Amino acid sequence: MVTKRTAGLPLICLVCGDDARGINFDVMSCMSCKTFFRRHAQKAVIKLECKLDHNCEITRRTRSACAACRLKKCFTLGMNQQLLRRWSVKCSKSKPAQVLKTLDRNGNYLPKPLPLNLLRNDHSTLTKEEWNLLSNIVHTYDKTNIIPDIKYQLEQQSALPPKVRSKVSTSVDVLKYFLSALQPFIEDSPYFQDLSIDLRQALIQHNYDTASTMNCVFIIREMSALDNATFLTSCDVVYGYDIFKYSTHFVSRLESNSTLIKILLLTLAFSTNCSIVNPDDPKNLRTISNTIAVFNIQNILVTMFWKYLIYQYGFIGGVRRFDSLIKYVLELLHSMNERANAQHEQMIDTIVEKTTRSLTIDDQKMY
Amino acid sequence: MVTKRTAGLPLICLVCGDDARGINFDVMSCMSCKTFFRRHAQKAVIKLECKLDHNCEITRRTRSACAACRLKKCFTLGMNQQLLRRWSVKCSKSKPAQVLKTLDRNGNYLPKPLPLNLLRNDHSTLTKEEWNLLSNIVHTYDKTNIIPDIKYQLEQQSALPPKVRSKVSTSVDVLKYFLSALQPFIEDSPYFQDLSIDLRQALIQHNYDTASTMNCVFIIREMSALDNATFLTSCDVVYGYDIFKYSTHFVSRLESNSTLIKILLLTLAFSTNCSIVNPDDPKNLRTISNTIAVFNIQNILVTMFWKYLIYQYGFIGGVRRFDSLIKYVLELLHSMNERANAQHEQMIDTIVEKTTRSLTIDDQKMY
DNA sequence: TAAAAAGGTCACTAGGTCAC
DNA sequence: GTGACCTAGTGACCTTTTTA
Ligand SMILES: [Zn+2]
Ligand SMILES: [Zn+2]
Ligand SMILES: [Zn+2]
Ligand SMILES: [Zn+2]
Repeated sequence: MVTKRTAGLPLICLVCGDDARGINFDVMSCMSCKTFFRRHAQKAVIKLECKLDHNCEITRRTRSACAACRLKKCFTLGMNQQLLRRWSVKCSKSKPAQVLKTLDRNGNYLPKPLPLNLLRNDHSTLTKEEWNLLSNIVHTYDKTNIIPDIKYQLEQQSALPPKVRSKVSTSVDVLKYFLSALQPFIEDSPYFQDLSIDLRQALIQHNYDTASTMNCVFIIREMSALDNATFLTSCDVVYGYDIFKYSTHFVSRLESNSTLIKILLLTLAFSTNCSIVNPDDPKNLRTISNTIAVFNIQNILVTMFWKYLIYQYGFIGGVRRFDSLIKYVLELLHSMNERANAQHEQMIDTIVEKTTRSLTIDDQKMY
Repeated sequence: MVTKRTAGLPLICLVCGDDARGINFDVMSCMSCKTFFRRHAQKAVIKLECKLDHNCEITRRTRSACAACRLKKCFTLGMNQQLLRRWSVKCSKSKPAQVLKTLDRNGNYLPKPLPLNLLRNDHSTLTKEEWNLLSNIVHTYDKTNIIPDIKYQLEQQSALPPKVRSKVSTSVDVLKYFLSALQPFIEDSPYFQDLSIDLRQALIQHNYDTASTMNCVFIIREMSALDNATFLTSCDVVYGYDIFKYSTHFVSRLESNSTLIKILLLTLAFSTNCSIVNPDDPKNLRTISNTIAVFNIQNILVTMFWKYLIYQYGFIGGVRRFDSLIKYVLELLHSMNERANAQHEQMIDTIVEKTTRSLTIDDQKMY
């Protein structure tokens, strides 16, 4: 017997607090928020600009006042765009005009936390600080999100005649671009800058491979990269002919709630033991493990993660999701280990080294 | 089958009598009154000052003569500011400059009734006296309204460093201020001063808790107090951690028409049986019940209340509103009883005692 | 095949505009 | 500042598709 998805969930819209009749686009929500999401999810945030500070409260009364913040809350709570029937259509024909970057690169929100008043009409156990943290993580990810860039570049390349293509950008460059995507997210994330330079470097060296690989799976899903010939070719060149099978396997099983993935990625980045692929320099491992600061951050992240899961899916549902997420990461780690690949390691090493160096430079600038 | 909001309502603007095309801001109104309200509702009455006696008649012809009285009539008829999309915006950033008090404290209207010529272009069954009564009640409430004061004070406190805050004003003080808000309204209200000193004291003792609690819910909604950290902290301290959930529940379900609430509050204050929370002194109960004066006042208020409801919402709509209002009060009473709280009782007792004493003193002064 | 969750429709109404 | 007119967003209700 399979429990219903709605079992144990209160019939209250997580977005605005109005009465809900069921789950829409993966989130318990009312009819109006359902319709709202359907209408605006595709239009890209570019059209919707908040006239205030991007933290309007969303309640039954105020929900129609700021479409930008409402849509943002929908996404943050895990509403899943891919459940729109039009999604597959529009996605394969992505238009450069759909670029979200213009908004996102107005980096004027960060580094200060962006609360996005999630606390209202609240029946969860998340504290205000935890909501802020969640909102901040999601915002940092989106701000540093390179999908629009990648899409644009891939399309530019596809437009070129095949022979010229490979010259413009090698396969390695394409993949390196994917693999570097996580770096600015980690660097701009809450807590990361508070750590000592040594710790930051150690965390990057220790966790970047795993976290970044997972991030690649996420990016591939979000932009339907497996539909793109240029991308597939690059993968074939670097990872071998059967990479498509593996990729499809992991992409299709990836957690659907993007917010959960973003939190998980950061949690992996602050982890002490998420890598079995690269034998680490034992010195670094010790550095991390012995540091109470990292331990505290892990605690904060995981606590928030759990509360969010239970808020969103109820206890049983939350436990299930957590369980399958952990299994997923372990399977990914296993697969990375099995398919260990020199070119991949090389790319990761380059990125890690570059990041480490830039951290050092940043650190020196401060004095 | 749900009846339309407009069903059974004549297409006549309740404000000026012009042709109406539908409901705007919760009130059947014409285009011009709709636009007028949108333009002026936010500007606060402070800017609009009547050059006459604050009782200009508002008709199709005269509506543009006195903006102050027109706006006042809009509000009195139940036009709902919260339906302005900008409302949530301005509300979250309340400015002390927005104080309405300056006008309201020009106590030169009262104690005489302020008619605000509501009788014109009238298709209702309310008599002239009933319109006067309604207008007078609303005016008395607004005159004694402490929201601007509270807002200002809470903002002052939030600006202070946390440690100083608690010294300036304890949680109990904040809440006591909320709970005392109703007292001047009742005392200045029509009919109250006409009663004997014993009756007045008995009514306060008997009904203050219920009426004042409901008034608090109203105030909380009107000033979005649940967004205010200082206020929330005070509530937590006195009422326990889960008060937020309860408050949200009651605030979100509260009748949206402020005028109805004001009438209801006064009706509760003149009630003989609105309390199940505090076991009352049987002597007082007897005093009230046996007095024909209170019974008459109840009758007058309830009759006016009903006629207003039917005028505003039609028969079916009026019955529904009345029904849900009664259910609301009963649920509030039930909840107050369930969550009986020593500190709350203490505060109410203090206020009631103080009021009773001041009534005695006022009474003695008169001789 | 029934429930769940997607899309579609249309009356309603808030906001903007421009002549006055 | 006012008000006739227009536009576009909203959400209650309905239909179609998917899923178990
Ligand atoms: Zn909603
Ligand atoms: Zn906003
Ligand atoms: Zn009118
Ligand atoms: Zn006037």
